[in-house]
Amino acid sequence: MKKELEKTYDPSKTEKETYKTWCERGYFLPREKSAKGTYTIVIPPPNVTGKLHMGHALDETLQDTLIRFKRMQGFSTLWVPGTDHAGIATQIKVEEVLRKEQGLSRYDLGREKFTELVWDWKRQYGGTIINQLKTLGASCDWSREKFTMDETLSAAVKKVFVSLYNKGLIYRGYRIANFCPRCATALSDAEVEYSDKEGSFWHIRYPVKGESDKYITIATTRPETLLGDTAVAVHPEDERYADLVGKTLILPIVNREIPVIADDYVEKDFGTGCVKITPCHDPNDFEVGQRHALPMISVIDKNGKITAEGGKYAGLDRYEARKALVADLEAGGFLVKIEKCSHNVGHCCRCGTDVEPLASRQWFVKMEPLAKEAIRVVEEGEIKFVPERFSKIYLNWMNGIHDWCISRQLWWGHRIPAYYCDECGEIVASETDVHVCPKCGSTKVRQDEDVLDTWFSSALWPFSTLGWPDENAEDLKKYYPTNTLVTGYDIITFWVSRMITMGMEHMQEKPFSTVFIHGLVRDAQGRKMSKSLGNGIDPLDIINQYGADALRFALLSGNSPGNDMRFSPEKIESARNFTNKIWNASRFALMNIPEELNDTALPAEENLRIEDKWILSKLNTLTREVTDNLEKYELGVALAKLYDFIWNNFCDWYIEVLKPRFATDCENACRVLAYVLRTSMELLHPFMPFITETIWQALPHDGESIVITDYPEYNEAHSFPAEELAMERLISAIRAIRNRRAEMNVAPSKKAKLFIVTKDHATFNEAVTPFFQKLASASEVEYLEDYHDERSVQIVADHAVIYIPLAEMLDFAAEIARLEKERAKMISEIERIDKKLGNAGFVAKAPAAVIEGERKKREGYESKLHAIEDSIAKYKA
RNA sequence: GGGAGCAUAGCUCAGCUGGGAGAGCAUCUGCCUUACAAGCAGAGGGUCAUAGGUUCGAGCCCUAUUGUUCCCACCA
Repeated sequence: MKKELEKTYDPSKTEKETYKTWCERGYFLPREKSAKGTYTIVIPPPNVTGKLHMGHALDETLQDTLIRFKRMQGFSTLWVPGTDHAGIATQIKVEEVLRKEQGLSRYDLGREKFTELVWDWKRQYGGTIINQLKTLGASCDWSREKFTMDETLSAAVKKVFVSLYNKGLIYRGYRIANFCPRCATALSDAEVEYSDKEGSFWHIRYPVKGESDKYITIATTRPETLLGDTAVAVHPEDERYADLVGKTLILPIVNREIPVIADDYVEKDFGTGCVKITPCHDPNDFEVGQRHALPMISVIDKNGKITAEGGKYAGLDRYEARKALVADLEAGGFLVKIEKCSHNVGHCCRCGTDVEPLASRQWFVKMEPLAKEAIRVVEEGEIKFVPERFSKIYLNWMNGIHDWCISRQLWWGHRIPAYYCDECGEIVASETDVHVCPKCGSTKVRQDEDVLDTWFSSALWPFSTLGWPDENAEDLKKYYPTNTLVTGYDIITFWVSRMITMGMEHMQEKPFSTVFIHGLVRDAQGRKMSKSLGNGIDPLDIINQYGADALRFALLSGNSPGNDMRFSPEKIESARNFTNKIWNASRFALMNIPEELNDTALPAEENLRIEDKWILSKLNTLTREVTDNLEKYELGVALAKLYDFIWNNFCDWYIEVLKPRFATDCENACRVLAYVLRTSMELLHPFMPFITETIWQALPHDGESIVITDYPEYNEAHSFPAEELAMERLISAIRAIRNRRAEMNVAPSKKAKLFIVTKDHATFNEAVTPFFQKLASASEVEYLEDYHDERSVQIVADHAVIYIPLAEMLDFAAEIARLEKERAKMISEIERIDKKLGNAGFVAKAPAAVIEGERKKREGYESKLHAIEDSIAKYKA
């Protein structure tokens, strides 16, 4: 059984092999049957174009930790991996390649050939990110890997579209939608990001028709849209302009006649109080236009160029047109002034280009009726957000929901399953191709050119990956609804809200019961990691250099749900140091554990010593707490406790105290040592899967892998409060001795005899002499009921006074001063507690345990005080 | 304009339903002590942003203020 570990831990050597073995043995497949039931996690599918970044790494680590924990607990766990076709992002990428390599645009190839090219590209590079997930240790069921454009998932998309269309919940409307001129497609509201930008306010005068000296001055940040103006609006109660309402203006340069209208959309106190109305290029103007039946003149196209309606400016880019038009306005005397101002400009979230609001025909999902159920399940607690506060963000968004623009003018994606008859104008939505108009029988039928928003298919992910629309699919029946969704707060609106909406509508049941939200990973300065800043840290570099376990530790420790975290080199180094510590401790353990020892039994209780019971009891408590923290999604807290136990209890004290026993009581010591180390590895495995497996395999163990072994459980038989207390007393005594020696600059190599005066013989006795010899530089130890030597250093510890005969180093005055100081401290502590206990309110209202705790503390201080006073008296005598 | 978060040691952050302030890193001192110098032992360092309030008791709950970050909406 016994296996030696290499001197230094090299994760790059073992992690890949270990992962391969896990996959080959099918550990990540859900169990056939489990008394505990099923546990499913919904993975946010990364973009096929993507490369693993820190955000993914955090996301995947959290999920993997949860699913490994549940798997070890015995649940039939399922984690379905997959990727998202990411419409715009992927199309842009392939278009770039096409342009660079062949100098062609997608139009040169045509729709069919182009999409075929994207598929080729996907086949070639789409696996990249999936493989990267594996290096992190993600324990997904790879046999179930999905892609949003797989046949079954596409079938789900069609079915949902048709169903919603037939219910009247998907409609085609002529609306203002934000366009990205670079991507040449409409965007949904959620895909537009706003930021403040320095701009100008152009004040332009519009002459009143037939009154040569009269004019109205409007102020605009977008003068080029003047070309599409079809009115000027003022507030109905604005006396300044009351007489002008109903009159006609001459649009400068264009010379079109436009009316002055009154609409309370206008704010009197903003700008000049007059607003030019461009119904085709501004959402508010669009509505004003509808109310007043104004003509619609589209002057900017989806590429951001001026249309033929723009007269002499036609064909110019919108910003060039602005320059030219402003120059012309100035030349014509229409420009009153230019004011500097900053205003909020929308950008495409994919490429950053300024968006252009354009009126066009798009497909929308009518969200309000769908939102009702999605709001209810969160309000009624059927779906819980962790942390809770994110439910507010969700509800906020859902309660003010806008219709969702789902059409995109792209070629890569799910083509909208709507068909138009050119003969009779009939529109049908169908899951299968339509060649003949069902109404008039004409064959002049064509499918909509647009594709659906990427998030449309993502919204179906929790059930489409389980086999829907086949309602009898086994996975669907077994695993829906799923348990947990882990994701960043940045896509609550994009994705979480839509999955809940679609789940309620098509499954009549929530897609998951818990939404576990994490924050963003930022750089050491707190900035977002981004390509343009060049401050991104590549998780793969970290894995190569330090190992996946270290990366996972760095991401999980000190991270609390929903909060952003900073990632710095110090953090990863500290994580690496921890793996190194574990490795060395294990190496040491394995050096001592005899080869014959290959069962996992603990010694009989009568063979357990105080330190054994102490560590077992500590480990037992740890087990309970870590399990509890994991259940509550407090992964960072759980990991901190494991770190503390392994380093500060197990390594620093237990192993140290055990060393002398390897010569005298080897078997018993090693059985406990192996048990504690193995159990620690099991507790730690969900967080750091690789190193724990390697060590677990090297130790005596039952079963074939830590991955599928049972997660440790609290065991009442391992609770030893008396020994815990005694061991804490010994530790504090040893610390006190070290402390005094350090203060007095006694070299650690200088051994000295100890006289321990105590009444607590259960704790302080010959059995623990090796502790003091090993850890407190003691040569020998004598235990006494009474003793005094005024030439000794005196240390008042918990339930013991320790004398060290180091006469030559002693400064009596200093010793007395030190003891006086300690005495004063004890007195003030006692006073503090007396004050508390003397407070009638406290005694009456505080819980009994708290009061009892205070009384116990007081007793301790009291006895320590007596010992100190005794020492002082003896020194002085 | 609406909403949410954050403010705790020099730095980065934990701190669960209120019961005497914690970790990692950094700093200082001393150590090759039968795994580990990526280590061991010891030490210093905090009016828990400010002001009120609730409570026997507040880092934690309530109110206000200041600073800061983010989300949503958006006035041309």
